[in-house]
Amino acid sequence: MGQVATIKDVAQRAGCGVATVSRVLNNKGSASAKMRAKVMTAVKELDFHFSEVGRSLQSNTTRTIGCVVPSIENPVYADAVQGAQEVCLDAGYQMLLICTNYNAEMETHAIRTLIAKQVDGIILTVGDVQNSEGLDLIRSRTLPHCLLYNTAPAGQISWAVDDHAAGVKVADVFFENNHKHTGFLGLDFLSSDRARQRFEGFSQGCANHKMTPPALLEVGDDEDDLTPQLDAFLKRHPDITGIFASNDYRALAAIRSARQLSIDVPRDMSIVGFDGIKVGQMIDPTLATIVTAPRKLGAGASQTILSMITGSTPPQSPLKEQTFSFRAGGSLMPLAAESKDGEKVAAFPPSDDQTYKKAKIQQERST
Amino acid sequence: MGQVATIKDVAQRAGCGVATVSRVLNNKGSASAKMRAKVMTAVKELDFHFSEVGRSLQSNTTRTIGCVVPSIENPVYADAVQGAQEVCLDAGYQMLLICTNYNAEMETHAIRTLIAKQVDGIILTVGDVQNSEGLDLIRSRTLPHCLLYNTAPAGQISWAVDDHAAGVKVADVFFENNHKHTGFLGLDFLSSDRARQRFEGFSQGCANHKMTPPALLEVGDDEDDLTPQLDAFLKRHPDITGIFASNDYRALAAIRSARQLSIDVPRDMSIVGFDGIKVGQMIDPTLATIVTAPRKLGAGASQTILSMITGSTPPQSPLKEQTFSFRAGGSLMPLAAESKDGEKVAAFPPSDDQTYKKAKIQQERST
DNA sequence: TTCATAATTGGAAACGTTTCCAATGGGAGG
DNA sequence: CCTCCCATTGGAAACGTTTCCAATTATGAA
Repeated sequence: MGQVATIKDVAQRAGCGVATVSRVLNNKGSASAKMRAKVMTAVKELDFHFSEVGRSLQSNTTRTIGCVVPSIENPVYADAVQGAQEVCLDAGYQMLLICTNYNAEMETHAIRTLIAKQVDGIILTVGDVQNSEGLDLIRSRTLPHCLLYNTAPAGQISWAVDDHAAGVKVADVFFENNHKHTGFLGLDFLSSDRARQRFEGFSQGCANHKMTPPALLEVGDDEDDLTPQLDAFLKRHPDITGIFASNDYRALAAIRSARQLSIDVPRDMSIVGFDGIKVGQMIDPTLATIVTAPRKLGAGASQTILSMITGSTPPQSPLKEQTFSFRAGGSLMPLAAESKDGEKVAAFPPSDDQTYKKAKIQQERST
Repeated sequence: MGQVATIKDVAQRAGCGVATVSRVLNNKGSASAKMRAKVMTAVKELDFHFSEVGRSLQSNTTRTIGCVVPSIENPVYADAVQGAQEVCLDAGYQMLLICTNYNAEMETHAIRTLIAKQVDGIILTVGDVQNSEGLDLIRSRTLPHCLLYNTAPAGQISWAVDDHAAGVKVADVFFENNHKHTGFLGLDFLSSDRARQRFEGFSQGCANHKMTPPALLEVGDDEDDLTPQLDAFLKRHPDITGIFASNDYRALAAIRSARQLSIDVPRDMSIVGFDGIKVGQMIDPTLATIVTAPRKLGAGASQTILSMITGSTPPQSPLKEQTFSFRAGGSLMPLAAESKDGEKVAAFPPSDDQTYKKAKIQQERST
C-alpha cells in the first residue's frame, strides 16, 4: 500500500507545525489567511485525509455505532438496520454490523467484540432481555445502548413493536369479522419471546370478546412444509375459521398448505400475518397482516443512541399503540353468519378480493 | 463511562512493565511463569481488554472490512452481506456496512469514509464499474477490494452472477417450452447494468433459437402498479406468451397485474423471474426463476479479500455458468402447440400446477 | 518610538498499543 | 570463582491525532 500522507507530511510541506495544520483543518483556533492557504494547497497536493484511527485514539471516540441483530435475511431486521444505518451516516457515524443467527453465544461474542472496538454505542436485539450476558456486559460499563425489537425494562427507552397489543388487535379484527374460533401458528416459543407475546395478546383479546381461547399450533422450522401439521391441527379443531400466524412467511406457508388441503383462503379459512412484508401485497390473495415500520424503529434507535452520546434530548419513542397497524387483505374475509356453533358457512363477499381489498388497504409508510 | 483499564494499569498492578504485559497477553516473546501468572491475575481483577484503537494505530491494521451495497432491503444483497459478514467474523474481522441507496454520490462518499476509517479491505457493489469515482479512489491507493455483483475488468476477481449467461438460459427455457414470442420486463436500465446484461443475454438466446427478438417493457418504480403498462404492452405485442422479468419482485407484480387483466398465469402467459427469493416458492403459482446464491457470493468475496490481506491463495471463484441455475415453477408452462403464428392456444397441462411443479422443483441451496 | 495587548504559531504531551534494544540476572561450564 | 551466554525484563520510540501552553509576531494606542 503506497504510503499515505500524515499530518506531519502536510506540516512539512506547508512549512508549519502540525498543530497549525490541525487547527486549519478543523477550523478550530486561529490561523492566518496565508497559513490557511499554504496548508490547503499542501493538503490538495498530498491528497491528505485524516486517519480516523489517530483521531479515535486521541479523542477516545470512534464515531462508530455497533449493531447486533439476529439476521438480516429477515427483511424486518434488514429494514431496521438500514433505517438505523442511514441515521447514523447522516450524523457522521458509521455502523459496525454483526448478525448473531439467533445464537446466544454469538450474541455475547458480538457484544464483546464491539466493546473491544470501542464503539460509541450499541443498538441491539437480544434473544432474551431478562437473561443476556452481552447486555450485562454493556450495562456494567455504562455504554450507551438501545434495544431494538426488545421491550426494555421499566424506565429505559427501546424501539419495539408492542407485540402484545398487536395480538389483541388481531383478536379484535377476527371478532369484528365474526370469526369466533381461531388458531395461532407460531415457531417454538423458546427462540423468541416476541412470538410468545403476540400469542398472549391474542389470547387476551379473544378472552375480551368471550371468544374461544385460540388453539396453538407450534411448528418447527420456517422451511418445512407444514401441510401435514396443519391437516392434523384442523382435524383436531374443525371449527376454526381464522388463523393468526406469528409472521408473514408462516402466513404464506399456511395459505399454501391450506390450498393443498383444498381449503380455500379466505372462503374457508381466514389468515392474518405479522410484519407487513412487501410481497404480502403482491400476491393473491393479498395478505391481511399487522404492519410494522421497521425502518422507523431502526431510525429511532439510532436517534436515541446519538442523543445519548451527544447529550441532546432523546427522541420521543412512539406510543405503544402506534408501533403497528392492521392492514386488511384478501386473506381475511368476514364470516357472514353462524348457523350453528362450529359449522362453516358460505362466505360473503365472494372470494374475489379485488373490491374488498381496495376499500381497505392502508398505506404502509404514512410518512 | 467508568474509566477502562489500560495496559499501563495492568502493568502497574502486576508490578512489571507494559512490554511484559503485552508479551504475555500476545504470547509473543519470553516471559517467566511467575510473571505470566501475575499478569493474568491483574488482567482478571481489572477486567482488562485491549483497546483495538491503540492496536490499530500501532499495527496500521484495523481488522475491519468495509462493505458497500445499494440496499439491504433487497434480500439478494441482504443475504450476500450476511454471508460476507459471517466469513469475516470467523476470521476475526468486523464489517463496516454502508448502503448507498443506488446513489452514485452516496457511493463515493461511502468509499471515502471507509478509506478514512482505514478498513483493511472493501467489498463493494457499484452502480457502474466503468465509471465509478469511488472505485478509482480505491484503486489509486491499492487498497484490497473485491467486486460483488459487478463483473470486474479482465484479470480481476469478482463475485457476480453471470447475468448474460442467465439471460441466455431463460431464452433456452422458453424455447424448450415452445414459447417463441417473449417480452422482457425491466426497470429503466440506467440504474443498473445488471438488468441490461440480462436483457442482452436474453436477446442473444432468443436469436440463437431464431425466436422473435424480445419486446422490451421498461417500467418506472418497483412500487408502481404496472397493470396499465402491461395492458398497453400486451396490446402492442399480442402474440407474446412468455415474459422474463428482471427480478422476482417484478415477476410477482407482473403475475398480479396479469390477473387483474384476466390473463391467467401460466395458462395464458408464462412468467420467469430472477434471483430466487424464498417467497417465490411459497406462493401460488410458484415462481419459475433463475436461482442465485447470494450468500455464497458474499462469502466468496470475503474470502477473496481476506486472502489478499493475508497473502494466502485466493479462493477459486465459481465458473460463470455455476453462478445461477434455473428453477422451474408453476408460473411457467409449456405451450402445447402453435396452431398459427401469434395465436394463443389452450394450454396443457392444465392450470393446476401441483403435479407439474412437484416434478420440477429443484433445491435452491444444493450445498 | 514604546508599550500593552491580541493574534498567531509551534513544541510537546497525551491517547493505548507493539517492538526494538539494552540492561539485568541467573545458570552452566571451565 | 570467574566467564559467558541466554532468558527475562523494562525503557523508550513510534503510530497519527488534538490541545495545552509558552513563545513569537503583529496591531494599535499613547
